[in-house]
Amino acid sequence: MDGALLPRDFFDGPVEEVAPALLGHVISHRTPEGEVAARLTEVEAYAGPLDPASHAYRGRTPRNEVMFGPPGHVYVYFTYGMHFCMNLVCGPDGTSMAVLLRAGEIIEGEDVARARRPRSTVRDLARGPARLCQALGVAREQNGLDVCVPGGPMTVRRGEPADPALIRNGPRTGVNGAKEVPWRFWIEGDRTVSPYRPHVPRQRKKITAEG
DNA sequence: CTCTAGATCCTCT
DNA sequence: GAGGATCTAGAGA
Repeated sequence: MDGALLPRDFFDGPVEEVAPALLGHVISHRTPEGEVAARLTEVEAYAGPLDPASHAYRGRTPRNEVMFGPPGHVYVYFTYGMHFCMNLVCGPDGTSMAVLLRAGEIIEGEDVARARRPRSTVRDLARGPARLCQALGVAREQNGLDVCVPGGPMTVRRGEPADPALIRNGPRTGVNGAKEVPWRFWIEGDRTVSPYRPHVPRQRKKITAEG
């Protein structure tokens, strides 16, 4: 049924199956400023302790705590000193799988999203994981929210499903471990899918050889 | 479109 | 201390 919330069972499975199944569905977040909703067009799967690219690879820490809990909750993390990214926790309680939400199309609350990202074109409002969080108003305070609560501030509802023939997969963006694992999923031809960028280690300062 | 570089601070080793 | 599941501006094609 279109518009119904995705049940918790939806998230309680292998990430590499849940991730592509999320494409086309709609995440929405309500704040005092208003409600913003995005149709998901790009996601990535992270498999927990066996996955070198996962934040859970080295076990449980204060930061990744939520990933080890029950499915259907949001794992938000802070990165690069200024950005937030959001995941949906998958798999049974006690495991640490998650799907990174990488991009979407704003289908509701565009005015609110534009106010949050005034320099962005409409196409770029949620084109990238940190942009998506900014457009939805997601930050540290949203870490741990349950998206399976009807009437709650953050929900995932059934949208117009992505055409299975248009779903593509390939290597994950910007990760340093397990580069070959093709667990990035997107809707081919959708203009809101982010451009692929390989991982580039950044150097802190200019290396001065002599003075 | 491509490429380059800077911003900025939290987290884990 | 090192580096990161990124974004933006600016320059050039």
